[in-house]
Amino acid sequence: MKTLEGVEWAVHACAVLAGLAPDSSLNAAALADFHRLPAAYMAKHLQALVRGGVLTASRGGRGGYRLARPAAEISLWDIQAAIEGSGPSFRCQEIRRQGPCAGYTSSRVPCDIACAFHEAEAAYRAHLKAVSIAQIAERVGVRYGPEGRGAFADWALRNGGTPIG
Amino acid sequence: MKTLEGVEWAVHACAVLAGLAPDSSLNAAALADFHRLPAAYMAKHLQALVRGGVLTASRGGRGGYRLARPAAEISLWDIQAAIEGSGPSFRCQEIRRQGPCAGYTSSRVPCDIACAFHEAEAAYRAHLKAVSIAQIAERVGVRYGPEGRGAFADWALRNGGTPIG
DNA sequence: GGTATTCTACTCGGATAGAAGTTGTCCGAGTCCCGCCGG
DNA sequence: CCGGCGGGACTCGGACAACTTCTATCCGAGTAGAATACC
Repeated sequence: MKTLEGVEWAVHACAVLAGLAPDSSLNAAALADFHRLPAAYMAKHLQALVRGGVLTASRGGRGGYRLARPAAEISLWDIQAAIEGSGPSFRCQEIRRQGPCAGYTSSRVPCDIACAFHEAEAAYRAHLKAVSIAQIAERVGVRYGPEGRGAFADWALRNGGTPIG
Repeated sequence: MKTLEGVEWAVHACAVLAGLAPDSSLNAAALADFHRLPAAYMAKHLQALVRGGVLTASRGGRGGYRLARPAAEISLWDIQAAIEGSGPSFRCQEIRRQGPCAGYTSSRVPCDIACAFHEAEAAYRAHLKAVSIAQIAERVGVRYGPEGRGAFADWALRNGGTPIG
């Protein structure tokens, strides 16, 4: 039960992309450099986001990544699911069907323990689905303040992206 | 974001112990055999439960494990925390404080992304805390039916435990 | 017969290998842009 | 002057190691209980 470090990187990267104009894009090297992260590994996570339908990639000169949908329609769960997979965290091994009482457990009725954990996971996912990357980008931008926002805009322009506002 | 397999084993073991009288105990070998699990590895998880305050162990002849508290006061979260640790799943690396906009992020204000994930985790924990091992044992016992419950009682007696009822 | 003692068998506990997954890195496949050439 | 073409540089994409963590196992430390010897 440990959230992969790559999820954090991916959310930060998406938050940066949410601060750019819809037709603007940034490459993996720029997204990694913004937080001083290893470019090659960041690229790996960005590929996973493309596979998960969160980002779209364009190759060639002045290519890069951009959000596949409006930032308001991308939730934190979408990002985590793209990196870690959307399957359940608790995978029932059905060990109840082994041992002296195995014959008395109906295979049609789901395991009570697995059900309890799956409900808890559903609550977890519901919370993440309620938070969009647009909200995150908004809050981070507010925290930056006017000067920080200007610095972000400068950096984006230097790296081929067109910031919003 | 993957729940360790040991958590499932530990919950099943606690459910078995919840079906025994308060002054009764079972050793690691018996608890492992009930679900046909490797005894040595099951013992390791039981030790973790002792360290987490969920079980108490007694050594020597006719020793074994028993619940440290009434089953109604032991939640699924207590068990998971004993096995996987009670720390947060999402560990913020504070990468926001690196890069060109690092100076504009106040170190006193917590990271918005980490906050969102921590809230989701709190919802997850809340659901697990609401389910006690007594409820789980009750449901499993109901699923067994009268005959299965009798088989369980026989098995427990053969292994030195005194079943409830 | 009662009691202290020793002995044995049984239990947990931590230290020790093996496997899996995550983290980190590299080079090749594909694409767009710019300059060049010809009409 | 305009359109087609080729070269080059840049980008993503998947294949390849190193490390941490989980899974699995073993043997030693410690204890309760029974059998025994003694009073």
